[in-house]
Amino acid sequence: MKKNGTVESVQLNTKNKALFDTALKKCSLKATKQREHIFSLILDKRDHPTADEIFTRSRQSMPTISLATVYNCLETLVESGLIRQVNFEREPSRYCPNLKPHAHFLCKETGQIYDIDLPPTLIKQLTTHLPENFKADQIEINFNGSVNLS
Amino acid sequence: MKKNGTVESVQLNTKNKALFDTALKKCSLKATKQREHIFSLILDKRDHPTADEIFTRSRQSMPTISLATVYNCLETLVESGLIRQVNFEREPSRYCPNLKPHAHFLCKETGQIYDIDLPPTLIKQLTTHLPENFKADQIEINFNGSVNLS
DNA sequence: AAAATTAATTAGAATTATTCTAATTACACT
DNA sequence: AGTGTAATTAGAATAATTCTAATTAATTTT
Repeated sequence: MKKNGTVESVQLNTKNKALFDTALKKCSLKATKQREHIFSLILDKRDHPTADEIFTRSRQSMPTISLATVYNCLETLVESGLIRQVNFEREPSRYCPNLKPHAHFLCKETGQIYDIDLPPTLIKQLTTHLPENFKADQIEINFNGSVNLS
Repeated sequence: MKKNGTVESVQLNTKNKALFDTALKKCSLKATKQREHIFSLILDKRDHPTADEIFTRSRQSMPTISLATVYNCLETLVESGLIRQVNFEREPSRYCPNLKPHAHFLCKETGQIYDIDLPPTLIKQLTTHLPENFKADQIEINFNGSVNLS
């Protein structure tokens, strides 16, 4: 919300709009305004929000969107590779626009999630320990601990 | 169930009984027969069962046990370090008695979960990429893919 | 550009794994 | 064996997510 009470318009820049359009087209999915809106919100505030938080945020500027749509959109965005779904223990899923290979760190004190960049070589090294006939599509690396803020 | 219709007794061997007793004592938790029973089941069939599967199995030889107790026991067994909780995506939690450092692999075709042994040095190497003030208590490494059975 | 086709959105109900509640039971320590 | 405290139990409650069926909107075809 801006100072004057109007709602900040949520909009993809040209580069991200192109990314968005091509990613969806590749999966033969439609580029709807709800999907674009949610993608834009996730890019804007990269704090690993839950579906419910995204729902609340999206209603600011798109008051008619429904929670089911938020879930649907998130699913298609994940499917088309534009965002990643992050699961910690049994907590609600969170969503992340960082497409570089990286791990996540959950601070058990604050609940905050941090991206941890990892060299792709290290991640590949993990897969070398799989038996020969195992083909990994995805690796998820999650740290759990505390951050010393002093 | 044995051929003659009687139920197989579920019992810890001496070594595991000692492990069980000391682990619980260390956390000042009581060594109840439900806890022992469930620990025994998980050691016996190391197939990463869900709470519900454990509930079904435990009723074979302990018909009065309740689902809430299964959840409670699993929680205390995890807390005392006797088993690990394994979470894949939003699927029900699974439980694992392998205490060596290892990753998990979920086959998306069969739903089966495999333990993947990893050298402790490699796991430690991951933690070197954390910022200095980050202290990791746990690392979870989950692969997702398919197993070529041919 | 309008019509037709197909997929996406919507509100609300349904589902499901898990947790909570309050009463009963059973450890473990003297 | 008795006592205090923790654990078990059945069932209700919760919460994230998925489903359903009707409406709406994006794309394709005319």
